[in-house]
Amino acid sequence: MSKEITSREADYSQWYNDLVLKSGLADYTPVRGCMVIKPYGFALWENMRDTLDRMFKETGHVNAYFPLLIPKSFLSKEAAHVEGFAKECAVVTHYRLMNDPNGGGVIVDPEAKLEEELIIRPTSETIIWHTYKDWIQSHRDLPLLINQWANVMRWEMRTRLFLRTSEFLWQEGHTAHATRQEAVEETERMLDIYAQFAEEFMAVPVIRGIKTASERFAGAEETYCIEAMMQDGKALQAGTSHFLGQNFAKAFDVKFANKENQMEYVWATSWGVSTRLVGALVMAHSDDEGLILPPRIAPFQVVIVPIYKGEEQKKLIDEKVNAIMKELKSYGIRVKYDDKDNARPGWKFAEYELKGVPVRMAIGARDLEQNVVELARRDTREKSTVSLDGISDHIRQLLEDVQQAMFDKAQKFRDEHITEVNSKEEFIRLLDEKGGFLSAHWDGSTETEDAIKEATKATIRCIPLNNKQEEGKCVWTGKPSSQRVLFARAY
RNA sequence: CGGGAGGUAGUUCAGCCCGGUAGAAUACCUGGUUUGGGACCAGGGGGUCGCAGGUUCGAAUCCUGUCCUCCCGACCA
Repeated sequence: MSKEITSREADYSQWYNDLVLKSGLADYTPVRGCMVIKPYGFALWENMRDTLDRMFKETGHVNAYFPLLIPKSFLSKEAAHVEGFAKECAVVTHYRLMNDPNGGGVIVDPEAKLEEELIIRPTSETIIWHTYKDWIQSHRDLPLLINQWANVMRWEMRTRLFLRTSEFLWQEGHTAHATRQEAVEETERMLDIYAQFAEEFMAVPVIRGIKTASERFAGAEETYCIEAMMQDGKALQAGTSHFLGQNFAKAFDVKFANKENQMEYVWATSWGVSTRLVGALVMAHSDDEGLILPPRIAPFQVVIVPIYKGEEQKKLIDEKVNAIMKELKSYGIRVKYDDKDNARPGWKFAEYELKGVPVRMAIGARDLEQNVVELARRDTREKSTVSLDGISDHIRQLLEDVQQAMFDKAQKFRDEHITEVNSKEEFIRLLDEKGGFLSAHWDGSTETEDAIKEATKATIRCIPLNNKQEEGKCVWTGKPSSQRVLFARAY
């Protein structure tokens, strides 16, 4: 069949590409690094987006929208920020096309050159802080808790569907606070929300931590992150939350009058997750048969496949299925009845396994006689025959079991792939043999971090929050260290 | 952005070396038989061979350029 998927063992990268393309999540386009997110992939993203959006609103945030295009001059206002993004910005230089006088289609009209070039946003700190200057005068205007759902563009050299695309969808929260402490609290609060979302909805366990200076967001004082572990033992940053200090307030001159009527610069945070989460989800759970989606964000939680001979049987099954569907929907369960006649049951089974639907229900004439259905769960591929009495409660419980089992399995894998190492030799050996996170002492210097990266391609993923303090010696240089940090090769 | 590989029907691919009427499987359409793990029979439609130049009487095939994809590297979240 054309829907063969490369096995993980044969070629992990190709397995991932096959999965994304053949399960209908996304497709390539004529533009390098840009993808079409297909309806099934978008439905998945919508469920993630809607859940996060609700969590943001529950914590007092509101949505707004800032423009796609940013005046070039804005980018140069915060030194570290420019440095971080300058190399990957797309620039708008003209505003008009014209017919080529020499024939051959349209060309850029040389007369239509912009006086000030515009940047397609790689992130929106600059345009937002420019705007905040006008919105903030007094401590009474704070905190300002705004989020936006948007697309951004970063001119990536090497792209991969969902994991690293030039254009991607994300949310970026940008908040302003009266005190350092409040801003730090906000940064940590949003990191917790990301972690909670990843674990409770995506069933992906994550480690909360702080980035080292070299991995920090350009313009941040501190970058917090959640790090996840993929099935090939590579780490993936799933979300970041930045404490921006007063860097942007100073760059864009955003001050407020405090209660003593003294002018102070405001304190800032920004935080984001992107469509990269879809890639994380795929790589964390799926198998060689296809996607495995966690029930809480799967576009369909249950698919029902009828098995019948002749119209009479079909009619009886339809009646029963309609009653089941009505009840399932009243429980808030997303259910699809696939009764199209151009594919046989076996084909449908394979198709919905490829698409990762958590629970499949097969129902035939034989089942009707016995008042049962066959349920198959995608994560373990176990089948069971279940009475139709109380079927909705049974399915509701099954979906919760699947959600929990997926998390437990991923967590077990992750925990088994955190290894304490104490010597350079062990570090190098385990990185190749086992992969995963290596928990090792580090002397705290960027030079050592760079040297390790140069030699092994592993980077410091994070310094875990609430990290145990213990005396030790740097795994690379032998210099004194007060705590272990997590190293890994990463996406 | 450097090195390598690839792009031919919706999809997977053959044809290219050695230029001469564009093929297979599968998918799709019609009709029929089927339906508990990717059904079968009969008939049918579908491709400016990624794009642009060049060589030639003639280019999917040879040459040049360019775009997209994959792998490796550099860069990057």
